[in-house]
Amino acid sequence: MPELAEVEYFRRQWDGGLGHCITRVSLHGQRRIFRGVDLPLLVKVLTGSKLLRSEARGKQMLFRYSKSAWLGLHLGMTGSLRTEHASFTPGKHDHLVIHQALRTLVFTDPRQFGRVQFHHGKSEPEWWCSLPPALDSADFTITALCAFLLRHRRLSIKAALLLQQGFPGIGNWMADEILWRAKLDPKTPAGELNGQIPALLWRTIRFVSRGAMKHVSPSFSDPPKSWLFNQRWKRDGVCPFHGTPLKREIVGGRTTAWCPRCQVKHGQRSVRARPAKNQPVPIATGKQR
DNA sequence: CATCTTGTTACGTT
DNA sequence: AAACGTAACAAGAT
Repeated sequence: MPELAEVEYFRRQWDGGLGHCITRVSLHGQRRIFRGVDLPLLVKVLTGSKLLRSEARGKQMLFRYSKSAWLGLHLGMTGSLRTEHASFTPGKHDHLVIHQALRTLVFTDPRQFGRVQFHHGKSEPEWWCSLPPALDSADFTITALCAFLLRHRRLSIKAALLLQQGFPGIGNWMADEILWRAKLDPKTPAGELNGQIPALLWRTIRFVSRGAMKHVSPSFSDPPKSWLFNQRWKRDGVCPFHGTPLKREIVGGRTTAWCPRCQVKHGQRSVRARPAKNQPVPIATGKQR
């Protein structure tokens, strides 16, 4: 489920526990969620420590505790965070359960593609420091985008957008939303995007990222009706602009939905008929916030 | 019963 | 040496 904005939503679900001590930690330690974790150390240090703050970067989350404890969480495909009452009893897939006096913080993940990491040290764990620049940061530049596209020039742009090293937080629905708004065929090799296209792609990434954070993060609401998001899961989904049935195909290893009329390869763009005069054109301008 | 899934990663190939 | 394509991971929904 979770991409950029959903991860941010789930991070906030533990906010009620900020400033409060952990009285007990219960976990399903043999699950793959905990691969590589020093469990005895996690339990020993976390118990009695206080949750101080948390942050999300792309799909990664980091929770800072007193006693030099750091908890890294990744939600995988089906992970989620929530808060339960103090007397909550963990269920089958509640792999990490952090008890406080007034509430219980729960990490659930049925498929266990997610991950828990634990770090005991004065400063942030190394893996956190070496994460790529956030999409809304000053370091995510058109130049950096071009360099990344060049490095992966033989990959389809759809597959490239899913690489977290270049686009932290983008997942399957965001990638499709971006390509639809930028009018790019998902199968276009990344290396064929040139001229004004990288700048357009950059603006669209910013627009979709900010839009997702604005619409989804506060309450897990869906984006506006005008977004491809609302069509792409439907069997008979259509382009929000002119109702053309969407195409569905595996691209870059993932199910991809796109509008065959709007989204064409760069080289074919000039040959295609233009949209009717009164049709709105969904180009992100980057001026929105 | 078969097929699908909003994510990564190990592994073999190019 | 990098980049690339694919199977695998696990469980629930349709």
